[in-house]
Amino acid sequence: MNRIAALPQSLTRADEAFDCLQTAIVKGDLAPGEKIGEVELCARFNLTRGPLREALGRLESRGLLVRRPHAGVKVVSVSAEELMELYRIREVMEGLAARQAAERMTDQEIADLQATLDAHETMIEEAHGQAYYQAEGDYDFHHRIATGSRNAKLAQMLLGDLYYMVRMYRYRLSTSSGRPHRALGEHRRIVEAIAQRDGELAEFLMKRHINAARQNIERKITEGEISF
Amino acid sequence: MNRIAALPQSLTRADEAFDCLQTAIVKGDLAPGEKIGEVELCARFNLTRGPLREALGRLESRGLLVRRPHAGVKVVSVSAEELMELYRIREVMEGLAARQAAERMTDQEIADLQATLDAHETMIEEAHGQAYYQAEGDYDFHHRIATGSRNAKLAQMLLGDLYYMVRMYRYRLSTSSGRPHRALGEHRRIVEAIAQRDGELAEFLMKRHINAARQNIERKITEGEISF
DNA sequence: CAGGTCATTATTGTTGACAATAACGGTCGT
DNA sequence: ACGACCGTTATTGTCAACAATAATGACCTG
Repeated sequence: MNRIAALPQSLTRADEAFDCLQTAIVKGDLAPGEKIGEVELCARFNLTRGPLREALGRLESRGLLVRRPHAGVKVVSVSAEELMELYRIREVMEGLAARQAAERMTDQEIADLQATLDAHETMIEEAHGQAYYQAEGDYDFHHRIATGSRNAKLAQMLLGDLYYMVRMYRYRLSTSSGRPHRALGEHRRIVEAIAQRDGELAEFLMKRHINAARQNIERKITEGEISF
Repeated sequence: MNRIAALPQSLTRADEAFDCLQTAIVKGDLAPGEKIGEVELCARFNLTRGPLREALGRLESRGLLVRRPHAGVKVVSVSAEELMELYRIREVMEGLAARQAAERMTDQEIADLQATLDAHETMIEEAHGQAYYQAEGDYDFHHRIATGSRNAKLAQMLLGDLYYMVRMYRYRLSTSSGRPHRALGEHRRIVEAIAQRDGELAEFLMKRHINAARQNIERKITEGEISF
């Protein structure tokens, strides 16, 4: 009986390398613009150049790395304007995700989503200004909406492409003081719309939510609270 | 004087392999679902397994290939429903592209765009039912809008991810008899809105245009004109 | 002294061979 | 005869050495 047993543990080295590199880039261990050599990376992650190169190719294809032939690779550095553009893309794509989620999520999934919001609320109260939990909670929320859309490609593009680039800046972009509570309220209203199976409303609210987040960051940039 | 001279010709073998594989998949030379061995691919494109594997990784990361460890790679096969989902993503993303294009394209670019529409019109008249030119012209049109949005990531996602998957089916999806003319008319109205710098209208028209294309395909599928 | 040219050198790109894993076919047992 | 188990085999994953290219520094020249 060869049960589907499946996939969990058949990690190839290239996959490991890909994950390691990706998290390293997102967490900022590899600074944007930093020129990094292949051999140095090999030593750092204890693997050979073969799998590493494969992972590098994947990262480049996803836009987290830029690679000029014979000149090495460097972590992509996205300007403030480009970050704003990312949020504009998120706005329309997550709006679509919210609409489809309202139409397709199971009742159980919606209940779970509401439960996570409760958890986020307690996390925010306990955190008291520490924005870290809010960032994680926010990620969790949007992650569930994306998968709940039942649109495989949409989820892949959001989770696999956009979020990683946004998260690169989440780690140094502490959300402003009052924003976590406001964001949580916006999340609740979106889930409410989903629970009522009101796709149009869910889309509208999600777009406004992300637009608000974008404007929040834009304001901080113009106020010089953030360095690019 | 080392002019920026630049990029055109520094193609690495992995890049070649990537392009070859991609076009082969899009043109249907590699049938969806077909299980293909690495060595066979090497012989087919005259290269070694190193660069090939690198290209394979990139293709997998873009969703054109699926690869199970130690089990080989196979071309992704997208169902009718998934194709519809792709069009829903296109709808919102290209809507955004059209809006930003209306705000950001130069007058010269708009003039060029109008000129290409004229060229498409003559092509359609000359083609007389041959849908091939329409498909190419349509691709050209959407390509220009995407780049005209001045949103690098948006253009990358549209041109690098979505279009290739859609084009996989363009080659066997001949557009219906009257559709080319209708599509051209829709294109003209979109460009008109862009020329008037009316972003909202351009977005609305583009979304409606893609929605119409989606419904057109959906109808053909339900009518059984198409095999999946 | 400044600018350019050339050789050096380090890094990347590529290749072929080696090892590990999973699929496949045959055999055995029930 | 059907099902499960096991050995074989082919394919994939990995590795280390080779070759080619571009960046770096010194040297020469105007």
